Amino acid sequence: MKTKQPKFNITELKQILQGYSIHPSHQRLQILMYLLEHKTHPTTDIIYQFLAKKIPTLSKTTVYNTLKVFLAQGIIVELAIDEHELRYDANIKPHAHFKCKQCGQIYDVFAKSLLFNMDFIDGHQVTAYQVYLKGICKNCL
Amino acid sequence: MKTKQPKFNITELKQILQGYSIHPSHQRLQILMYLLEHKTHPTTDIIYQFLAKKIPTLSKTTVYNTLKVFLAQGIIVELAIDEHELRYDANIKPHAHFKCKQCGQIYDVFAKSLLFNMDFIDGHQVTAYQVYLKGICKNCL
DNA sequence: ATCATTGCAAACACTTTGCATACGC
DNA sequence: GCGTATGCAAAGTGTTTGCAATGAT
Repeated sequence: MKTKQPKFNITELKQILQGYSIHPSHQRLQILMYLLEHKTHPTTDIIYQFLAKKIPTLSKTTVYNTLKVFLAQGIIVELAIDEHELRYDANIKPHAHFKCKQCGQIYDVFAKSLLFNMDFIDGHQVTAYQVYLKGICKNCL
Repeated sequence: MKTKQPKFNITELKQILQGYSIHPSHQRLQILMYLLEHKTHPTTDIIYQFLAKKIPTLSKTTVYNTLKVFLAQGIIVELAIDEHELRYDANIKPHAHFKCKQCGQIYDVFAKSLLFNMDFIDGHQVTAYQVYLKGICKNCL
C-alpha cells in the first residue's frame, strides 16, 4: 500500500511552526516534515529511528518533547487504535482509522458515515472524538 | 454520578466462565464479579486495589493474567479512550464512551447515532470498532 | 547575557516473564 | 498425580525527569 507523500520545503514548515509560536529548531522541523511526508501513523520510535540517520545526535527525549509540543498545539493527534502503542497523525482532515488485525497496517477512512457533527450528547459537551475500526484489510482478505 | 450495580451470585458467575471453558477459580470469579458490578471502566490497578482487600494474597500478575483470559474470550473489552492508560469494560451492549477532560469520568453513551452496522468499508472487513468522545461532561459544564 | 532547546543518564511506571508453590479434578 | 492457576521476584519496555551543555537572539 502506498501513501501519497507530498514534499514540503523548510520555509513552509518554519511558517507553520511560527504560526503556533513554536521555535522552529532543526529537530522540530525534521520531525514535522517526517509527519507531514509520512502520514503512516508512526510511533515515537519509528520517527526516532528514521531521523536518527539524518541527525546522528538526535535523542528520543527530543522526539518525545517535540511530539508533546505539537500535540498541545493541535498540530498532530495521538492515536490509540492499538491499545499497546501510541501513534501520531498530522492529518488534520477529520477521519476514522482502521487497523488490520492481520498485517497491522493502519488505514485512514474518510467515509462520511463515520463522521459526526455533534456538540452535545447526553448533556456532555463533545470537543473531539476518534473512531477506531478493526478487522481484516482488503489486502489480507 | 451513580452507576447501576446489579448483584451477581457465584453460581451464576461460574456458569458464565464455564460457558467459555475458563476454570472458575476464586480469583477469576471475584475479578469477573467486580467487572460486572462496577461498570466504571476500571484500570488493572483499580481492580487490584479493590480486590486485594478481600483477597490479601492476590497478586497483580493474576489480575493481568485473568484480564487477558477474559479479553481473549471476548468477555470484556479493552478501552484506550485515555491514551495513557487501559481500562476494561464488561458491558456487552455496543456503545460509545465519553471521557471528561476535566473530571476524568468516563461515561457510557448508547446513542444510536454513534453505532454502525458495517461489514465493509473501503473494501476492509470490519469486525469491531470503538468510538471515543472527549469533552466536558454535564456535571463539569 | 539570557532564555529556550537539546540530549544524556537516571528514575519511573506499567507489564510481562520465569519459576516454584499450591490447588483442583 | 497431573495439569493448571497463582504469586513472588526479576526482567523488560516505554516514557518522564533532572540537569548540564549547547544554541539562538
